[in-house]
Amino acid sequence: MGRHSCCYKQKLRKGLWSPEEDEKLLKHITKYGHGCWSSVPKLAGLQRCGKSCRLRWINYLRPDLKRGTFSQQEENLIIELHGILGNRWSQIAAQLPGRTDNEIKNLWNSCIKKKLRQRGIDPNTHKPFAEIEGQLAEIDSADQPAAEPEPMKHPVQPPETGIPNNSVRPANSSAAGYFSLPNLTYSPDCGSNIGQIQQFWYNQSGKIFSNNSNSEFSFNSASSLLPSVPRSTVSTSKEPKPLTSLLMENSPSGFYWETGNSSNSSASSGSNDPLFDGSIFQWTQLIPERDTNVQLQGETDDLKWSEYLNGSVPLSTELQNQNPELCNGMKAEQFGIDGLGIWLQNHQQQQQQQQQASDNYGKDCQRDIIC
DNA sequence: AAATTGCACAACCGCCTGACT
DNA sequence: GAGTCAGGCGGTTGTGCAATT
Repeated sequence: MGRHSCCYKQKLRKGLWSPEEDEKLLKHITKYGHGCWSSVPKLAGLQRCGKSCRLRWINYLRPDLKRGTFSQQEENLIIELHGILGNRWSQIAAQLPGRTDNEIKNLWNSCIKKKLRQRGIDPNTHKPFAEIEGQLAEIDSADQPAAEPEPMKHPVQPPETGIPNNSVRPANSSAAGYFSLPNLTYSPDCGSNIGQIQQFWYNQSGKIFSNNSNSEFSFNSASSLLPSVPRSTVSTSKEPKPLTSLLMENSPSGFYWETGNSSNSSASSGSNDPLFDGSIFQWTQLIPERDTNVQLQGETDDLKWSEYLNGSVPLSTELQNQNPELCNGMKAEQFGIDGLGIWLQNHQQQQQQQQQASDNYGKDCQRDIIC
């Protein structure tokens, strides 16, 4: 496996591609397209297997590739998407036009992972190490086997979906059901949440909505934001698809996104799931208390999400810039049921408001100090 | 100057899935 | 249904280069 049968039939070159090989492949595909990859090397006069040609084209020769280093905005977007999608590099790459899954994967493994660890954040779970340790301590004190870590500290459990557990894969298997969005939406600035803490809410039916925007989005399994998406369903697609369409296309029954006014979002609280007791969870309840305190105290803290999600460009603006296919080009009605798109838009609004609040709070702090 | 180390990137490997026979 | 092939994905390894010792 791995290497196709063609690779064994003849002596094929391996290793780095020479400029001559690149030129041959580029010329061939530019002129004829790739068609069947297995026939490309023969037609292009290359001693490579089709798989190798495909990879070289996708990762290096494709004309629409964006070369160069990743911008901070791109990094932030990758972190956010990784929190949602996990190691689904191809899906993450689909949201970053001009970037390949390989490129993103390399960036993650070589750079972003390290940055997150330096900031005390587990790159697998997107969760502060301190909290993970706390959970482990709880487990130890409860004399639980270490092999079965408590999936969540916060009272957010996936509502009953009727979908077998094994059909819904958490974005991060190691997260064991931890829902990373709270971290992702964690207020980036000192004190910015004061006065408008409830930026996002989560309720028992899996709805998330913002109280400063008129939208919400829903899913029926909080611990697994995405439904299990058969890889083939995605990977065999001829065209790279925006995440949003994948979400819609691959939603199992009962998995839905919807829009609506947050004022009536409580209608979604009709679930009888005893786990949730008909209540709405305040979004900040999902945020580690420690971080909240730090935030309120305005202390410098390496664990603050703001320092890696420094948000110089709000996410959805970025997304719109990066992927007009996702934002601008999307039909209104499609976007209307596209919860992620809405969430991204809300995220932008939220960041702007938080920035404003942060500025105001900073001024207040200064005034207090002076007083 | 030579050896070592660390990093970023490119490429390969192993596996999965769908299409086809 | 079983076998084969091709396309695709994620994990891992290899390579080249710069910085450091």
